[in-house]
Amino acid sequence: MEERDGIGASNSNTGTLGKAVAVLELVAMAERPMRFTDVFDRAGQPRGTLHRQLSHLVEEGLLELNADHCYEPGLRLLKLASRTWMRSDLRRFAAPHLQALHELTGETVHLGVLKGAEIIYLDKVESRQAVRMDSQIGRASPAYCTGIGKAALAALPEGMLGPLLDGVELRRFTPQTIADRPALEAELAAIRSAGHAFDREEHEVGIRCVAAAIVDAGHSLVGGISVTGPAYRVGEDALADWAPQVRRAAQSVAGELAARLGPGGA
Amino acid sequence: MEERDGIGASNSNTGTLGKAVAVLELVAMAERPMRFTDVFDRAGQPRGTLHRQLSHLVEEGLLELNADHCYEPGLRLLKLASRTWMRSDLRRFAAPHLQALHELTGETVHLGVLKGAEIIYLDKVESRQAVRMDSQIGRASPAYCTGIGKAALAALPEGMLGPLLDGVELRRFTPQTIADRPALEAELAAIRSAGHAFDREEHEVGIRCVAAAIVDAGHSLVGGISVTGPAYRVGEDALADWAPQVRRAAQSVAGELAARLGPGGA
DNA sequence: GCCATTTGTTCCAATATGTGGAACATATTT
DNA sequence: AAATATGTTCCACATATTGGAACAAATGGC
Repeated sequence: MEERDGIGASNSNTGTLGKAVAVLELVAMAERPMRFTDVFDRAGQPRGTLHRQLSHLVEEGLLELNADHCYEPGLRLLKLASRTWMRSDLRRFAAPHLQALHELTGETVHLGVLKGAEIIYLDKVESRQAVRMDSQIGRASPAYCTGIGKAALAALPEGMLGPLLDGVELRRFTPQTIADRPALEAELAAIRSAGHAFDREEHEVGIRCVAAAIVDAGHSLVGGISVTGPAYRVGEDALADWAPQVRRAAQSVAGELAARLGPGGA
Repeated sequence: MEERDGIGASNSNTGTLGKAVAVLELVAMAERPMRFTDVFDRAGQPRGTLHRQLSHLVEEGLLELNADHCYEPGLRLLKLASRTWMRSDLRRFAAPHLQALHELTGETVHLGVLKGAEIIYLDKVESRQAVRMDSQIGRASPAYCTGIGKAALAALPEGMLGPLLDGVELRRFTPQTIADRPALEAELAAIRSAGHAFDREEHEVGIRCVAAAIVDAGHSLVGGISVTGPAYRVGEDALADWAPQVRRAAQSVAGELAARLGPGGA
């Protein structure tokens, strides 16, 4: 078996499906619409092959080919994802707790889960903004520099944490970002003993949060809840005040999840 | 080439990818979590094959296999879909108009697009509810019994409408549902001449709406905007009053889309 | 408006990949 | 403990994917 350029080099045990979704992701995650050649340049795959893959993705509705020959993510993804979202037990159990935290603090409350080394946001409660699906939902952010992310990482068993971090480049987003490994590990240890994590403008300047992890029995699902606010309004002392409540909310959700899985499932 | 039972019988020209996403859809669209055998019963595919397909889908993060051996839609779908949503030109152009319609009417405003014979909801502006991603976004509803759906169908050229409707079973959701073909065609003709469509509790009892179609130049994208309200609060006369504004909003969006595609693209 | 060049699509032999039946594990029930 | 249902692995065979190259269509320069 040979190594390949471009996508699909790492995970080549999902066969043709893996290659196809690698192409899908390449197009969907791009900042701007891509024409055939743009994809070709990055996919590292022969023209004929790539062309067929794209055609199939389009025919399946996972991509769309618009009038100016640009591939864009397709509507079918939305349809599929809406089911993911609606059926998420974690989201359903957490919703009332998120709402309660929002009413307590008046600030934005997030629910996220750890997926690899990223946090994927599952839900959000917010006051100010008009009522609309927030671009945050479904969004992926690095775990090591977000509140929920750090709380989740700290909740991982040692054996999983190390390898996970090995694969991550600790990029600096702000002056506060913890961008070296020893410092991050110290931070995670502190979080472990405190039971909650702070984000001190580490991902975005002007944004602070306090978060606590939600862990299920077998560490098969690790996520968290956070209360987020603008630095000018939310001091670190305020975050510290909310920490116990956030922790309690996270624990409640974890408890409900456990109760659900215990008697009901395995 | 032989016909097969179960999924994949109709569209068998997307190769292995098509079969894989058929399995994905089967699992994602199911009402409840499915165990291996549940999928097996409906997929009409040999055990070995199905097992590998599911494994690959899980490994790619499109499905997840939880502790009690149930397959569920995976988080990666959310991540991919959030890009679909964020990057949708239609959504971006329409957003301010939706907001304006909401402020005018005080009722819920929807944006949807026609995908096959279904309307997929792309956005929603609503007052009452807490600010959260609404389960409606990404959701698919039959076109023939929703406001946006009928408006969109009426905007299709004859040549596309007929075949599309041929493939649809006109199921009755409420006593008001237009469940036979001639009546539906008469309704579409009426919508065509009026320029807007009403949903008179045809999909859900107690829910009414008025909608207008957004059509782009080559009919490559057809969708619509609607104002929806509970029947007890929103009479048909109120809907009729709003119709011109809804029509105007839809036309504005269509205009902006055309302006965007014209100079910029082809 | 014509030629050169880029961009996109189709074709086909070689072969890697998926297929599907059946045997093998593993859980669950009687 | 035996029987049944459920989930997983194996391997000869068929087929879908591969990828190079030829072809067509669109763009751009002159």
